[in-house]
Amino acid sequence: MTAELSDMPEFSPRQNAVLEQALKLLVDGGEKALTTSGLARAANCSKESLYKWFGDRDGLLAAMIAYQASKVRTFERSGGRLTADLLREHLETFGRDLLEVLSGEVSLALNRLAIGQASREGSKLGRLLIEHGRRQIDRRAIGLMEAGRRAGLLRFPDADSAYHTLYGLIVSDLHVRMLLGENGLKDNARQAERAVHAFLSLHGASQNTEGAGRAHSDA
Amino acid sequence: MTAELSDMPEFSPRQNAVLEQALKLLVDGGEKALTTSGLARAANCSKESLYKWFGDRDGLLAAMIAYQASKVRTFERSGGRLTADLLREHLETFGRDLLEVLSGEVSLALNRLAIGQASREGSKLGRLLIEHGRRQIDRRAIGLMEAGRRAGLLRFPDADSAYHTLYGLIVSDLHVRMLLGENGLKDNARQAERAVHAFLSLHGASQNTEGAGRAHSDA
DNA sequence: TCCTCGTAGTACCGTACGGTACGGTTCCGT
DNA sequence: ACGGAACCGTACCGTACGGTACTACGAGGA
Repeated sequence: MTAELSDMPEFSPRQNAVLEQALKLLVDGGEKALTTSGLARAANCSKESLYKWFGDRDGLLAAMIAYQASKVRTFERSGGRLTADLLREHLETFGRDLLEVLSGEVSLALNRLAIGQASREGSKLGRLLIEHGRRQIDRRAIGLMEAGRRAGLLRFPDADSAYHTLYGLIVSDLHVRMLLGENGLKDNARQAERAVHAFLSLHGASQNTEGAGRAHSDA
Repeated sequence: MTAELSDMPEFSPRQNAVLEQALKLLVDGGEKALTTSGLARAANCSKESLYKWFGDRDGLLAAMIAYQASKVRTFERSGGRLTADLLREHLETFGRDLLEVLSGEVSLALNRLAIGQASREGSKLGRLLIEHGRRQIDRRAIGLMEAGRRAGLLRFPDADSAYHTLYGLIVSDLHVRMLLGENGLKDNARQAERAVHAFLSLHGASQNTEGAGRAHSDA
């Protein structure tokens, strides 16, 4: 685990403060507002220091992604025994957290930034964002999947595929819509409940809770 | 129906050719490659004509979206009687078409463009893209939903919600990943089959095909 | 005290873009 | 044949950005 963390270069406190300002500028005004001059002015540093620390503008953007990823820490599943209700609760918590993260302003701004850069061939920002930003939450979900299967609560042939099913049920096209500027949901928890209900109808081991065709009966 | 089409300004053949070139430039080199000078050079027109026709650069981008939307035409469901197999086939065809559209280069480029502009407050591109690009395919899917319900083949309390469920099952996080630069699926048809299978397990009226908890058994 | 290192602040350069202006040309109606 | 509208090609302007160079200044060490 420490080996994984060592491959991302850590920055000095001063540099972290500068990166924090950079994220703030990006969130407030979009990519166009994030200029080297503007960042130097806002962070009370010199452009020369920026180029010394981060190489060039792309290096700065990559550093911002790495820095933001280093801030997001997700909790591992507690090691206790897993019941059906506990699994459902963990899944719903995961769904709420996922929606919360995806609708966060910093996340949206960084995704917009990476997507805007994605057309360029040599851009590694998209890859970086997927690797750093998603790996944590993906591992947490897949861990949950396999724990559920080991406990006899879930049935699926492929944990990865099952996770993508859960992801789609939770997020649907919401992420893209928010990236395009639409507002998020009013109630993330409700969406998470619906998604987990459907997911358990598909992959839950016990169908005795409700009929499979009666999903969303509470709507 | 004609009233809906009349609100989008149609362009002359010459202007359509220019917009086609603009899309080509955008797909090839991203937003940065789409400059007024470059477009004028590539399309053998003058910058003055561009500004006369489209007002300013944002008008050009909006015109590109409208033009592309005018090219995409989706088929309505044929009026014949709906059986379970026919519904499944229509749903799978919809899924394949949806994946095909979303993974298209022009679609990805326009989405990247609109997302890049989405941070600016006054940008209507995201709204435009959702309205023009999605309305057609959304209507087709929701029509399919309600036809299925009328035929007693589907059960759901809310067609819109059911459609979003189907959408999530089909697309999952694929759209965002492709926007970030990842490659699409190898087999869209297989993904559509899986998604429709799961969707019918959730909302299909006849659960006798297979047990609800045994989805994806063929994987 | 003096030297060195790191950094802030600023001035500067080359480039590229959006947008405008203008001369020359083609095409159409009369 | 004439006149005007539309349009192409190009030159031009103001601006703003990425990146570099240079000076000033404060901290720490010999």
